[in-house]
Amino acid sequence: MRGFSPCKYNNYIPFLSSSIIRCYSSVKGKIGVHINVENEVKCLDDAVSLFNRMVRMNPLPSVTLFCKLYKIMIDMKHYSSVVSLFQEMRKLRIPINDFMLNILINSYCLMHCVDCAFSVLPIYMKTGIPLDVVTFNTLLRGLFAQNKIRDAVELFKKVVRENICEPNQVMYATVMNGLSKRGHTQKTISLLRLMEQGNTKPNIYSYAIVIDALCKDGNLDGAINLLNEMKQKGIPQDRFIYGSLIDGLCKLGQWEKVRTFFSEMVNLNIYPDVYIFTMVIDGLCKEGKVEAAEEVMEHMIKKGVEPNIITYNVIMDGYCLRGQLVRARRIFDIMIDKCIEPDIFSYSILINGYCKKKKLAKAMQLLGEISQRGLKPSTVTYNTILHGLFEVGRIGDAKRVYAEMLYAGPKPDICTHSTVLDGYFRYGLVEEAMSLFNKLERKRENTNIGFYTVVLNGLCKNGKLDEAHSVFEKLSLIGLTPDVRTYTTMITGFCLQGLLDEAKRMLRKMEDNGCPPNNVTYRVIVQGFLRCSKFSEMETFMKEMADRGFSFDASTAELLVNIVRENPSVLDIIPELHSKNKY
DNA sequence: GTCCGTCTAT
Repeated sequence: MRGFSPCKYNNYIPFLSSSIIRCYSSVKGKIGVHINVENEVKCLDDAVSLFNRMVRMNPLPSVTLFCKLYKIMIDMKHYSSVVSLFQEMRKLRIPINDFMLNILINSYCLMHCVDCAFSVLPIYMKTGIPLDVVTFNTLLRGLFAQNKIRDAVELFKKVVRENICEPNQVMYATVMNGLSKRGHTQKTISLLRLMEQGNTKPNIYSYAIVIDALCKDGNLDGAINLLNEMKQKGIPQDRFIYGSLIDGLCKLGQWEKVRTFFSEMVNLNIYPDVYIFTMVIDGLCKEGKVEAAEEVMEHMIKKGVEPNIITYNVIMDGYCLRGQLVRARRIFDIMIDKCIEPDIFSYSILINGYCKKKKLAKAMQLLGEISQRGLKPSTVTYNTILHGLFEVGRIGDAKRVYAEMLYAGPKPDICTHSTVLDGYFRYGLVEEAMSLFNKLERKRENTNIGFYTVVLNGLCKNGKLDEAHSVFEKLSLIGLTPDVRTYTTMITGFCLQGLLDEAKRMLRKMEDNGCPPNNVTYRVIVQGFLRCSKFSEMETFMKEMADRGFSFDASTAELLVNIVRENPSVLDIIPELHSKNKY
């Protein structure tokens, strides 16, 4: 099952000839067995025992009934059990059909094993069952789920180009959704336009996907234009479309427009559901308007829409953001009173709240409670608590929690690694940091520029400028582009060592590389020149800074005032400061 | 009986 490279997926495609599709012979299940699968199967054990009963029946139940059983198992997320039962069926030589193979492929895809899914294709060939559009849609979704975007797009193009099957609206939607969820909004829009020209016209799903992508990008104008386009074409709207729009508007704080679309929706007899209310509540919470959010919650209850776990989590997070942990905790308890079991999000949100208030004892206590509730801490839970522990300097606890995570917890992600490295560096544990860093590099762990910026910052702050410099030089080799933070980190490092020429060179370099310095960069460089009493050069940067509309923060201003006290000659440049920077 | 779209945490 292993070792299917992208080109090997293509090895299966020659099988996909029309002859195979034509020589399909239908495998009809036998009629006469009445089993209400939905009522009988409540858990995995039920499913397996029903299966065992079914295979012993004479005559055998229909293939449809087996399919129903598998579908219910998939809904319960027992994907690997579907695979086992399927294999059992094959051993018993029980007939299968196209639906069942598609279900099998879907199980593998949902297990994030798209290679195994492709390895089902030979069964189609052997049995003469045709591959259909659903097969490809499922495979495409599986590829996207494992971030194999190029393979997915290649497969899609091949299917279309070689007329392997007629792409339907679901296929377009699958590809569009896969692309849009990974940031390719433009390509998603192109596909919508492509659909308009072809036989498969865009439907409500096509528009929903593009509108959502635009809303997530903050391009509400674009989204609203598409909404109008739908109206012109007579494609009806639904709560998904309005959900995306309202969420986008809430996130931009455009409350007037939220109201407009809310009434527009209701006028179309589309009634807001728990999703839409929760999005509004979340938007209000993120703006600090938790009281208003609670009012919306009361309103939805009056309208007969019950808040769900996410609604409560969002309000808890709202109180946490304002530092009102007692209130957040009260929501948590209310939720339990209402028999809504807290999930791992609830815990992560509360733990984050306590960490922000530096109440690590409370946070640690909650971490302990998670398993008592039969839940498992997520990567985010660990990242949050690790960050909190390092923040208050509880290094020993941080190390213990990290070890626990490595031993029994979820897989650390790039954020975990960055947090731990940053913590080690911050407390001078350079050797431990570097050994972890080297280990991660050896394992070719997923990294990004933020991760490397943490390492560069750590090295600079610990006086290892040479090492930082060589890591920095390496970035382009591993295909990472420094961002404004990366450059600023390096500039800070140079300034700390008094290497002002190097700092200047880096400032020019970032500009040349199309990454203009920001407020922070200028503050750092001006402070660097200030500390070395290089006032005339400092003036150059201050001018540049003011021209770009940046200003000082309090600490730079304070530093400047102290310097002026000692060197009255600096006063010559103060008018510049007064006119442009308010200090 | 199989495949597509809206909400929460670092």
